[in-house]
Amino acid sequence: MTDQKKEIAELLAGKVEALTAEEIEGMIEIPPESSMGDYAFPCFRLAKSMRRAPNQIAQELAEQLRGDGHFSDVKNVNAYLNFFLNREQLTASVTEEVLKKGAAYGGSDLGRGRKVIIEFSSPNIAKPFHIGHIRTTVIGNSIYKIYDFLGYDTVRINHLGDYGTQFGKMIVAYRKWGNEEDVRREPIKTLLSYYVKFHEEAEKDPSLEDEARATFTRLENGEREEKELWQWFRDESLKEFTYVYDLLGIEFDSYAGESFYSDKMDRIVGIMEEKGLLKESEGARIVDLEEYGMPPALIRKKDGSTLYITRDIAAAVYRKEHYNFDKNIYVVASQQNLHFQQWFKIIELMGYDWADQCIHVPFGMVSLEDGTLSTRKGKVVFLLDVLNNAVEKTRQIMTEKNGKDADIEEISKKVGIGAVIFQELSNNRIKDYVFSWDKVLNFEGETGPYVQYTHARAASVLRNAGESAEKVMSGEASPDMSCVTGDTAYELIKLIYRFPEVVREAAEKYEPSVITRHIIDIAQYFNRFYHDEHILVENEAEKQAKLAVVYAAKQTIANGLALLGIEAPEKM
RNA sequence: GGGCUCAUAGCUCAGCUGGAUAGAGCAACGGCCUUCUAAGCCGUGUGUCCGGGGUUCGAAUCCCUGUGGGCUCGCCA
Repeated sequence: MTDQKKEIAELLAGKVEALTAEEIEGMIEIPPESSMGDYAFPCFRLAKSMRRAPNQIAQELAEQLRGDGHFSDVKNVNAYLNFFLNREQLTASVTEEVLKKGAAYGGSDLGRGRKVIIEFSSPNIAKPFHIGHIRTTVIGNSIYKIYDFLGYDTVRINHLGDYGTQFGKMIVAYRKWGNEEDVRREPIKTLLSYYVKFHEEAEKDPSLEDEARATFTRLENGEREEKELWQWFRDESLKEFTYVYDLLGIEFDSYAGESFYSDKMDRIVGIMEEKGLLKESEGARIVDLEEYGMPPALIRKKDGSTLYITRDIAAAVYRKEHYNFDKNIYVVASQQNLHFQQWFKIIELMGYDWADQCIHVPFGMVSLEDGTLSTRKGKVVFLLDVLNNAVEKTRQIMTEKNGKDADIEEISKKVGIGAVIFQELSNNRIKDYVFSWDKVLNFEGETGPYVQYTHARAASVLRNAGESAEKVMSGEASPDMSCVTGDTAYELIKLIYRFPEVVREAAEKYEPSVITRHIIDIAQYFNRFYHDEHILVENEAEKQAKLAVVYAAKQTIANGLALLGIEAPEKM
């Protein structure tokens, strides 16, 4: 499939001396109305070097390019040079390309031989998985899918929050008020209740905090009793997390969490000492970052134990040595912007030239209608409840519409969970939002179910077409694409054509919503096409040509959904 | 107070590496199921693009400044 933008740029570069083909390519845009053309080039910037009015330049270029056979037409509107592609050719090459590549359409080997680490999800052990965790989990998974699709060698890391003072608190609470049976029966809920109780009691008796810190230090020193308790909490929690990940269809390559680095910290602190980065302050060891406009970073507490930032630095060094990454991505809330800026700077100061390969991908906050989420206060919405409700709602809708269907369970799961994921990935990740049941359970308009429904609809047409569709999909028939003439079909084809570019943009920006938006557009144009034109017509040639378009749309939607981590059901 | 970040239609948001009349969805109202899935399609309208300067042939987009919200600023993660 030829790159139309590049082709236009190269042709223009031959006529225009002031700009290179690459510069021109960057300036090519899509006209606001498709009736104005498929691509446009504004000529304002040529006015100076060519010493003529931009309108005149556009007119001259249009005349020169019109006759050379590359385009069905080239026109100028004032200073804009508008290109009309050969519709039949583009339609044929797009449908052919999708047919040839199938589930791989939109992907590439752009990243071959390059390693990308994506750290995401990273829940805290012994705390429930709530809607506050969904963002990193789902955004991270999608970024993984996108990079994988572009041929990168990927490593998914779940940097479990399985260490730190909170475990000191948990252990103290368990010893004081805990009960083994309760924990076995309902691990996370029970452990959470201990955690909440700890904070209530600590308000009355602040010495509990010191006790918790001391207990964590014993854990960090490898004391047997503490370690056994910790291991038990961790195992039980992980079982519950795995259940949620299975529902979401998410896997990890590594669960090396914070505890994994507990024996790797001394070396890191040693390097910092050697480089003279550390200094004493109020009994703690810190890195002074004042000259970089940042507050100091605490590396070691006055009691000698380490902090979050120390572990992140140790983890990054380990990952560089162990994986030799080209990119090390962290999908972590924007609340932690400063934290990442600080430690990226510290590894640079430590002399690691790969500091700029570490990338923080931040996202905005989720809050509830009545304020912020708080695990300690028990103010949470559990992700599991959200998923279950969405699946249940789908089941209801399906029962109303289709009566009993053998696949109802499976499809409700795909659609309900897909709805939640899609919702999460439909806006720019940096935006804060307020969780709303109405919104996640809305299945109309720009939603996951809408896109999945469109996919199922296309699948249904292909099924109904029987042999004609099989011939098209197997490549046995090579449809005459001049039979597809409508404007809507052509708009749809152009969107499908642009899909690979959209995938690359999503990767560059670490922004899955770019894909979400694009497949909504594809679904909208498909539905218009479906409505405006009868597909399964008598005329076999026209039918096959239209089926090729249907197939291309269906496959592209499926590929887009897959990149979001959402399944595309054949029936709904 | 310092830093980061967000502000576009009644609501939720796209557009932001400058380009042609600023777009969707939801909500409201009206129309379309004897024909390929109505979770759909079509129509009706709303904008001081937060305010003020500046750069430019051209600014929602870039720069400066102000306002309002969110996050964050040493012993949590």
